[in-house]
Amino acid sequence: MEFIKPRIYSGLRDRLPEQMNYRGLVVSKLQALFERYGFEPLETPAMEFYDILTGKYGEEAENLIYRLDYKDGKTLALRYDLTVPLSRVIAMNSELVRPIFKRYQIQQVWRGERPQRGRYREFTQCDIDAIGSKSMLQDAEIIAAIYEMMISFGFHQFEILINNRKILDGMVKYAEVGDKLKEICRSIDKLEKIGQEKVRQELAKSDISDQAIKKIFSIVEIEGHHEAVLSDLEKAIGGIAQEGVNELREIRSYLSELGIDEGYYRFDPALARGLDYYTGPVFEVVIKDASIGSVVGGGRWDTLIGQYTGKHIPAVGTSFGLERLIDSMEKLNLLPQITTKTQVLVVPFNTELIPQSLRFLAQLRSAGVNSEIYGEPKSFRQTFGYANRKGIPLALVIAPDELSNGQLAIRNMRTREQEVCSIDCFIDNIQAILSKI
RNA sequence: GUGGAUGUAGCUCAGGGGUAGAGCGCCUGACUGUGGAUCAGGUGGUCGUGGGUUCAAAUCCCAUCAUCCACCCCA
Repeated sequence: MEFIKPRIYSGLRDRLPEQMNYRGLVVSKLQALFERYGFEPLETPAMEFYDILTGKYGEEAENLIYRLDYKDGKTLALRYDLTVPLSRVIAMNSELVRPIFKRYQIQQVWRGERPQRGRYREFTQCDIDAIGSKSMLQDAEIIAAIYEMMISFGFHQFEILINNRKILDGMVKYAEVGDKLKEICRSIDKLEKIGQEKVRQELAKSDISDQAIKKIFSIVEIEGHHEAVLSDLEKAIGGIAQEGVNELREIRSYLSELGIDEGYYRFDPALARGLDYYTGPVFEVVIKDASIGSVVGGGRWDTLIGQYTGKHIPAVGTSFGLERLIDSMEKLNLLPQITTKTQVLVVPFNTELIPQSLRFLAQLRSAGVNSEIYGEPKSFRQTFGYANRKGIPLALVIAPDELSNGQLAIRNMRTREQEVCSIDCFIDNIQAILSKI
């Protein structure tokens, strides 16, 4: 018999039970948070028509789209993100926007990149977006949700970086290199990573004059407290980027009303973001010491929906990278210990006592206590070892001596304390102990 | 897509042309009425896959796949 070697495409992975447990935990927490903010669920198909996705992300990103040519002559593609499919949904169902539509979506996306840790060819995005409002209130709410999510997962060493495409546009106009926006963004985005000298070299390589580089740096290197950054920006390029600065200022005031700790966000004029469809505020979360790239990214995308219908519908949203979130939590030891759902292990002292043990087991289960039986009693070492490894908190020992007195032994696996109680009330006893654990 | 490193037991890794190794885990016993310790014994591997060189390949060569790292980009 000829075997086919079991294998899996590079960058894809199976999600085994342990992993699924963590994912389930994180996803349900995210879902609850999204719903607390008024977002409603949506799913879209994994495949879209190829031309629905093209012309939205930018040339480089577009090269990473998995394209599928099917025999019926249709050209399809695996979705690259959840934002573009959403914009297609809105273009087809504009009645959803009355006057705003807030949706969340947790689904896989595919990108043909070379995989690394925290970078997969299939990964899960958890998106929230608010459609139909150009108010900065929506942007602030998105940032607030990001903040709350990071805190509630136990992250402390993180920063939400915020900038505005309108400020970048202004900067480019100011430096008088209007046609080089993308090259400039790509270089300055790396400022923190590779340092200013290398960024200078890169810019020079892109045929940007020394004078222009100087101007760019005078903007990009602005730093300090929130209001100081904004007023410095205003002084430098207020004339051409006033709107961008005003928007950030408005966001800041909303964030403070929403009670967001201002130590966790920062206005960073060097933040660029790669995707073409952003038009206004952009944001990104970087976890310090996790070295895993950005975990959350987003921004305002006011013109995307209009590309399908010509109807201008503004929108803003963000995307959480589920795998990166979990990888970072694992690295920083923030994942909760996932223990078994079993509450009681029924332990027959010997095989003769199995029938009787089964009756106790059935009683436990009908009382709503999650219970299992260790079926082949050999040694207590083995039996208790099993309970211990699995994290089962209680053992109900059915043994001859106690039984002859009409009693059962309940052992607390953590404290190693064991008590006997009468058969009539062992369920009450167990439930009492469980409620205290 | 470009460059580099790695692939040996369930896990972490050593070995470097001539019988496949350690630690941890797991199983068993000391301990037939009580688990995380200790001690003793045991289980476990086509050395990623395919081909080549050789009397002989886990070892050398080529290819391939996978993982990691940097670039690129991003979640």
